[in-house]
Amino acid sequence: MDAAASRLAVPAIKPARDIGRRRGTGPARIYTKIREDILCLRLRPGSSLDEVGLAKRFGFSRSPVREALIRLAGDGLVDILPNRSAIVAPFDLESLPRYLEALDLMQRVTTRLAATLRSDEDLAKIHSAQRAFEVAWEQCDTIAMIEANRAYHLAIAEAGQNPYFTALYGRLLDEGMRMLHLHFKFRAETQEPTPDLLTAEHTAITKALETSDADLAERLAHEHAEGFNDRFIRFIRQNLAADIDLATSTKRALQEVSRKKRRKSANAK
Amino acid sequence: MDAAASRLAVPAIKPARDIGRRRGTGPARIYTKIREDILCLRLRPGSSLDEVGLAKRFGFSRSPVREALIRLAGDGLVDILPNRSAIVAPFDLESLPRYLEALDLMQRVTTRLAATLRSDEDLAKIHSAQRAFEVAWEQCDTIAMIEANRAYHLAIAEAGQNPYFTALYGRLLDEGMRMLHLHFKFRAETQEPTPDLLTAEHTAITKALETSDADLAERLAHEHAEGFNDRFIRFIRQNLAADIDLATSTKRALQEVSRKKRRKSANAK
DNA sequence: AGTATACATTGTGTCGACAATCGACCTGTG
DNA sequence: CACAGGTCGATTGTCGACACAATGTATACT
Repeated sequence: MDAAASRLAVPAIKPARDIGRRRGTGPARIYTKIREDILCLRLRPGSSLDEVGLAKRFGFSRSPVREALIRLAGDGLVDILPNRSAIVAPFDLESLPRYLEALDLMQRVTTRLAATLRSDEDLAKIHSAQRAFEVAWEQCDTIAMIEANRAYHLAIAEAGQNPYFTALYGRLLDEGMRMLHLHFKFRAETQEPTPDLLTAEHTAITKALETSDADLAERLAHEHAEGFNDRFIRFIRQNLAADIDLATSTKRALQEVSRKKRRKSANAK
Repeated sequence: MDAAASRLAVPAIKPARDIGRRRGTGPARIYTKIREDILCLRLRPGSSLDEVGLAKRFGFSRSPVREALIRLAGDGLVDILPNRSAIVAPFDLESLPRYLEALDLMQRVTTRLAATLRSDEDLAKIHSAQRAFEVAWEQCDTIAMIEANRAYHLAIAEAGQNPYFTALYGRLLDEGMRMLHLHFKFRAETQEPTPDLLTAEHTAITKALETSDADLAERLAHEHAEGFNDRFIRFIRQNLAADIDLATSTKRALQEVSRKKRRKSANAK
């Protein structure tokens, strides 16, 4: 069933085998495509990634597909089960608090660095990314919003100039894209309007970057992360009953979230 | 030669059918071995990693070797040049400040988390790792010291329970192992005694973890990182003129690859 | 009826071979 | 003598095929 669905989802792009394909581009294209499918939840967590099926679908042999899967496994987006099918990495709600913890810190540090190190060129990129987000928001195009959000924050991280932080932050943003897709999927069903809080927060962060106010930028980034945190936690709570898969390991995750909050506020004092 | 040796080394757990090599273990062993060689500088930064050569050396086909190389590239330890040899990732002195920045932050956060979350079991592991480091120091076994240092800090990070932080910190520690090997190689030549500062700092950190003093642990971790920072910067200063290879960037690495090739073909003739 | 064994199916792990590609070398020309 | 172009060799990128492991199924036995 999964295989059928994925085949339907992808409309058999190019039957062209002969020309137009340069030599090294196969694995990269396969990697990119599968990655997109995973991040947009077109490939659902836990679904199996059959090497021969993917090979047929992309018109390649198994070798390039295998390479792409190994790279995706390195990114944490795919779990390779020995002697069995690879699967899309499942959400682990147990580790959700750890995720939010990491996202918060990385967002703070990358934004802070960007505030002090950003060039005017960086600023231009950040601005255009922010505008793209606003356009997507006005058009209520949630998918574009999610991608624009990722691009916006990644542009900030790159302005921060630290490749180690940018790499981890990028991975976290990827993971966040999957969560947001999950989020908005349910939200679309309830016809709830999307709040414009995000746009306002983005504007504030951008302004702090413009004025090179590192402390302010970091604080805003922190609040932004906490906003994502709260929204997602509330979303999980609301859908606890609706989705059994989510409920299995959520209780403990929620407990730890609140425990962490207490710790934080204790530190603040 | 290597193949024969490995066959002899494996004491036939399953003498059932084939040689004592189980099915999925090839890439993992190759990956581990090459990784060790890179971290210990037995494979020098910039040196070329020939697939067929490695395949012969490990007694495998190119496929497992290729898989190992892709994984190593994902770890940032290998650069795969399209249509050309893969090379051991060169040191980029330009990004050294970024590295130290990242190491400092990750060391602080992992140690802080460990101070609050560590279990008694974690503490036992940390203790034994620290003892291993002290033994290595008493025996002046720098190689063991470097590995023990990595194990010690990684044990702390794992006690911190955040896999995202642990993953990045692990990568940074890997990179640090290469630097330390470089460091001690020169130090050994000058017969300089190794200071016992590191041992003292480790002791202090461990004590802070025992008493769950998060603030103290973080501060000590920060000072520890700064110590590494200062020592390495001083070392670089001293040896900037002595070793040109330190300045290698990818361009120079490529030159070295071709130089090696010439040597090879010369040897063949 | 329940359990254990044998079998078939599916998909991966590994291999050897072929072709494309890039750098190195050689040659001819200004 | 320097430089441009062509050729050669070496190494990777890709492929199809085969063997092995694991899962699911049918069958026989207690």
